[in-house]
Order: sequence, then C-alpha cells, then structure tokens
Amino acid sequence: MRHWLVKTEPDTFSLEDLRRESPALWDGVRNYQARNFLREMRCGDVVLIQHSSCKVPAIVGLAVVSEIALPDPTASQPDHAGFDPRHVADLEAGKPPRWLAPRLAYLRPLSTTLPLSRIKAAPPMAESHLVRRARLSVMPLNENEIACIASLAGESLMP
DNA sequence: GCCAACGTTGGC
DNA sequence: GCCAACGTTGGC
Repeated sequence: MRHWLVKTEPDTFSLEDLRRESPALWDGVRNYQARNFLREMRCGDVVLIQHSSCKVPAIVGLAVVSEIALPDPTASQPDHAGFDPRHVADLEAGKPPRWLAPRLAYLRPLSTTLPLSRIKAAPPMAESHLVRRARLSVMPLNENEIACIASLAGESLMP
C-alpha cells in the first residue's frame, strides 16, 4: 500500500466536496508526470489531500483510491477547459487514454490541518517531490516522508 | 495580484 | 530536435 499526495483548489473542489460526493472522480490532471503517477495508483492506496491556491495551503485530510486509471471524461468534453482532441483520438483508435482519473473515496480529515510551510521546512522532506518539483499536482510519498508528515500531524496516516 | 518555476508549443 | 515565446501553477 502506497501513499500519495494530491493538490486541489478548495474553491473548485475541497475536501468537504469530496466528503459529500465520495467516491469522486479525481479528474482534470493535465500533466504527464502527474498522469504517470495516477497510472501507478492502486486500490487501497492512501491519498493525502492538499488544499492549494488558498489562504493557508495545507494537507487537510485523507482519501483512499477506490478505482484506478479511468479515462478522464472531461478530456472528451469540447466545452470543458480540459478538453483534449488527442485524448479523443486515442480512444477512437483503441489506444490507452491519454488522460486518466482515479476515483477517490473520502476517509477523514486531519485532526488539525498541516500547513505546507511546516512540511516543507522539515529536513526529511528536503528531497521530496513536494519540495523539489514545483507545480506537480500528484506525487508519491516514500516511507520517510510519510513518517515525517505523520509526526508533524501528530496522528497516523494509515487507513 | 505578483512572479518564479517550469511545462508546452511551434517555427526553424 | 533545438529553443524562444508563451501559458499555467501555486506559494507568497
């Protein structure tokens, strides 16, 4: 079982939205590195939900992967900002979809939200994707990073 | 709202 | 296939 971190803008889709709509399709990812990570997700993996582009960017709660590697339907909708004709062409050609979405089931909030500033300042995070790869919206966390974040959060990150 | 980081596009 | 121009992300 792996741990992942995903970013979402709470004005668009917050942890509370996920709670209400759980399980929800995690759509709209349009970055190849992030897509490749989505492809590696497996059912039962734990996903840390991070609010971004908001007052206090922070990890706010946990979800669990409930379905994997579904074609992202928003990439097939011409009226959608994430529309990509190459995605439609892939599907029509019987090729694997270019853009993927897992389905995530709400698990629980953190007892206290954990600001990104605290996470980034922790020495074990120095080599993490979170610190080193600006703008990446889906990333795996290794054992050290999970332990570090759990310690900062003061609670378990297990399902 | 600014702007650095950095991914994508397209001319050559 | 290089790389300059351009667009987007996201912390601050």
